[in-house]
Amino acid sequence: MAEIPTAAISRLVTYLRILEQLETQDISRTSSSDLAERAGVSAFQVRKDLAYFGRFGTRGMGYTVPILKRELVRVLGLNQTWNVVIVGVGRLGQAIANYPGASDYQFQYVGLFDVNPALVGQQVRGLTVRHTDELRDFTRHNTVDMGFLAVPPEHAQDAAQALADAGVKGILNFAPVVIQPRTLERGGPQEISDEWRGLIVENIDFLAGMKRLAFYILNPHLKDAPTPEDPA
Amino acid sequence: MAEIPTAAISRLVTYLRILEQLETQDISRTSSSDLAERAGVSAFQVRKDLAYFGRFGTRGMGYTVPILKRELVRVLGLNQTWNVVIVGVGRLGQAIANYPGASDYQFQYVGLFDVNPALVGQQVRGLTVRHTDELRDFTRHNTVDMGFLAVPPEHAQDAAQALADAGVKGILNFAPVVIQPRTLERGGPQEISDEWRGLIVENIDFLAGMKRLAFYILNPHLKDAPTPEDPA
DNA sequence: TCGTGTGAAGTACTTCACAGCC
DNA sequence: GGCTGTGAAGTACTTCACACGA
Repeated sequence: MAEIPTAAISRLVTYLRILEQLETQDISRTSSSDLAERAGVSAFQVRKDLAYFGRFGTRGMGYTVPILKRELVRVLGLNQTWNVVIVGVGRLGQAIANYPGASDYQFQYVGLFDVNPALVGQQVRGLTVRHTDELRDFTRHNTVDMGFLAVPPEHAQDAAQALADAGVKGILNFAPVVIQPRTLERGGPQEISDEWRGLIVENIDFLAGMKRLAFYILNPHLKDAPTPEDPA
Repeated sequence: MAEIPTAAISRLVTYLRILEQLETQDISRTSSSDLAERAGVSAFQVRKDLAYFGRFGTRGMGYTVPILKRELVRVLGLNQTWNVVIVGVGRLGQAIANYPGASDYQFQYVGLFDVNPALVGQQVRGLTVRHTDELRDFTRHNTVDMGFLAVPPEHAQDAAQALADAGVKGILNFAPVVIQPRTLERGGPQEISDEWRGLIVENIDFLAGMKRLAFYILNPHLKDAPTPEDPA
């Protein structure tokens, strides 16, 4: 189904980050093997990943940092504004809201929501925290592209439904829960509810990360090589 | 190289979480198709993932929740204590330290480290924050299995090196940086430095997650199906 | 009969080798 | 000469179909 591997997209994000770093160091040229080393993958992989989206280099020369950076920004859709709401403004939600780097690519936090009365009305990062019940109404008057979900696990599904109802196009879910699209079962096979159609969910689960880490510490041979070889 | 897919391990963690949830609901039996639906994967996948590690079910009956849970806990290495230090005790580090659920499986935070003088000496979650320079000495007197890295990106590589020098077996890296093992190049091909040999690095990168989300919102057809079908 | 466990088939991803162009 | 771009080969993962045991 996926003509471009999901893993390739993750790597593209890494290449972009490396290019930004090179730019701050006033390095204007790079190559697939240089990028490969910095990203911890093979040079073949770098060239193949880039080839999914175009031809950005010059044979015999390599890549020009600002050009490749510009192209990756375009490919990833980071040359446009993304309006974001955060649902759940506890410690994690606030850490996310204040984490530097989000605004580098026009990710703008436009609304913060929580059910905790102690938080509603407070100022966080220049925004007033609103009650989650106001989310739907808020999106009628404001453009919202994506929602970050940082509520406790037991409220994650309901909060995700609220975001879907509010019409966001994507959810970045930090809760250790599998978000389920609502299904309608009128007789026939299960059909996904309208508000979920085409909605993208991406998960960031650090509890899962620590459990994977535990597993791989005990079974290091099962971990794919950390830094694959470059070609001869 | 990997005889067990990395993705399978992530799914096992998800199955385990589902089993815990079933247990709290006093549901004592399940099946590959039930788990599949809750995890958002196919029932084939569930059976194959479990088969990598053993035969935990009963033909014609399915799985017994507490038994399968116990087996997954054992497989993932969660029936032992894991002593964790956190390097970087800013907003993100504190959110991690206080996130509920880590202690469910004997993950114990034994030390917190930062370079910020305003934080050193403070109490966070019952622990006194120490200066990162003390990390090496700390591990001489205390068992430390893994380190969580929540420092700003520009300090991530150095902090990772400090964790490696301190002898941790794994690093959970929250910084948007590719951690590089130190290499010695005495004449021959690059060789990985001793302290990095066998050290596992797992990344949790939420900035990357938001960029991937942006990409998939613009290119939804490239996202692998959210909830694959069950078998007939 | 039902649902697991598993070799075999199919698909997706990665690695390779080299043609092509600077 | 050097490094990119890319079809082809190889490998890894997923899906399938059915044998097996309760």
